[in-house]
Amino acid sequence: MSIEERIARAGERLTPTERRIAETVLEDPTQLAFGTVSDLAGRVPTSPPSIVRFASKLGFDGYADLQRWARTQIANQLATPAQRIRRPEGLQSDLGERVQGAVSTTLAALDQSTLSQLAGPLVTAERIGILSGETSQAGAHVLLSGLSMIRDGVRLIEQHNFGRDLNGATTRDAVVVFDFARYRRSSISAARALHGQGIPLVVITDSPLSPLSGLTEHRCELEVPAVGPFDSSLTAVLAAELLVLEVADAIGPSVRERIDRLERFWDETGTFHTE
Amino acid sequence: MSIEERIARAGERLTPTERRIAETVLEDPTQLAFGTVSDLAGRVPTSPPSIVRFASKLGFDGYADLQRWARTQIANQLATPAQRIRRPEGLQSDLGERVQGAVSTTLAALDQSTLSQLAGPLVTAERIGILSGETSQAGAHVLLSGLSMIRDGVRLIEQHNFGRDLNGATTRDAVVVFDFARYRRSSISAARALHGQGIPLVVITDSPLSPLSGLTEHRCELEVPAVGPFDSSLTAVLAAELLVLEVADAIGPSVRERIDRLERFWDETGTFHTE
DNA sequence: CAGCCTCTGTAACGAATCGTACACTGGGAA
DNA sequence: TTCCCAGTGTACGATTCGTTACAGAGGCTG
Repeated sequence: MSIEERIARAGERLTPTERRIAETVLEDPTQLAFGTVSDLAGRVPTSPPSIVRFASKLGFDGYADLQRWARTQIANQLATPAQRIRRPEGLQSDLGERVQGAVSTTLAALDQSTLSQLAGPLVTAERIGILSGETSQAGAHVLLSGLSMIRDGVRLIEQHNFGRDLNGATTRDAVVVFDFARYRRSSISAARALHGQGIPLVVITDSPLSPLSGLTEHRCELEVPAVGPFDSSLTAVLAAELLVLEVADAIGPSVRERIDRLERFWDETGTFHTE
Repeated sequence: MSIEERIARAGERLTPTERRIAETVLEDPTQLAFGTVSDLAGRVPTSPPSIVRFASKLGFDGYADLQRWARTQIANQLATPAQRIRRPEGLQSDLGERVQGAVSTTLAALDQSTLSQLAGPLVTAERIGILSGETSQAGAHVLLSGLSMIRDGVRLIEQHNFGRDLNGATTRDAVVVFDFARYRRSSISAARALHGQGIPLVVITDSPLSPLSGLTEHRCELEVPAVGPFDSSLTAVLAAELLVLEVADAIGPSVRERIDRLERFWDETGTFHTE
């Protein structure tokens, strides 16, 4: 039952002052969830006791009760589908829901503004390095192969070659770091060093508490579901693919030509199977 | 700036207790907007002053200030058209739905019987080769790293080494082939040759009409959604992860020991970042 | 006009709030 | 070992909260 419904039900029984309160509440229902009695009274305007009486007439046990109810309403409205899926079930069927929940959470986290924030450095950078931990290797590979299709200068940086591969990096380059809990020591220290040198970082991790999160604003946090005893790389892959798409859009039409050239190459070398 | 951003910016400066507070807050941000200091402290659990110090460290002037800010955030989120979880309009509006559809289709396709059918050869095989096309490389990588964690003798077979890598294959081995439209000529011919030699194949492809499908009963077909101009490897990765899980279950408790050994190794070599 | 009832605001009170001062604990440095 | 300090919880005060008691205003009825 919505707040409108509750007010409508009280209907004719409302006094003039209470009616003014109702109008104010309908205008901005958040006032009900956040504001104090005095706040509301000041805004209507009226006196605090009238607010309390208004709450009582709506069937609540005082203003506190009304406010509790309003807050749960808002909380439900805000709950993401992933949180709403919180239905405990068997082990196996539950896995499917967790995976789907993680995917939808990831899609929600990577909205347009976040994506363009992430893509920014990758559009203009002279060279791009990709650095990954354990469960994120798949994401790194997808990003590598995707970005390579649409621009030059993209490299995967292997752990045992950090020194060599990152040595010549400049502030005109950019480095993408994938890493999820438990965070790889080597990735963290490399990222910190790069950050110290002022090299733009793009970070894809799993929590704002990640040791990587403080290093850059070009950053997103994904939910990483567990598949059995292992962490899934599904969301990292999804993020990588969306990022490639975003970078391709940002670069513009020249991408199309580049892909066409690749297609011709494949065609001439007979890469694909034909009936 | 979101609450995640604020927390990330505080980053490393957070003490252990404050980190626990951050986790609780991230789990349910509405607690911040609605709850009192005592509520939060009770839920973390910690003491009220730690909550206040947490707020200060995030750059607010006490908890009251933090809460004011959190409320405006929520108010803004509610002001715009509700359910902004949907991705922004435009060309990609249905991208999210397509991805989610493909994931659920894949989950449905990989039911218990299909999974065990796929896993069978990978449990008993002496050696396992993994062979992949273009959009399926990520799936192949995931399968490689996953299977390597739970058993020996798993290799990725590179296209330019087909001859060398597949030369010694016997009927006691098994080869997993990933390939989706457009099918790689080299993958197809290699798979056919292996089939001719009686080597067990496990095929992950996108259609019963695939040139690979006729080669084996250990086979599944996945839906491959398009993300922009590129084919997504998301479902291939999901299939690989489920397959790893199934093989691990089939192998039994020895997997646990193997993983424990790996954990100890990581531990002793200090692979992971610690506070 | 008198009486009464509804409606509304002022005043006061107990409960709960946040913020701060202070004491305790545990681990690292000298 | 001793010292020190960051980290944390307990105790307490100032403030603000929601609620209730009470009095005044206004209008309808008889």
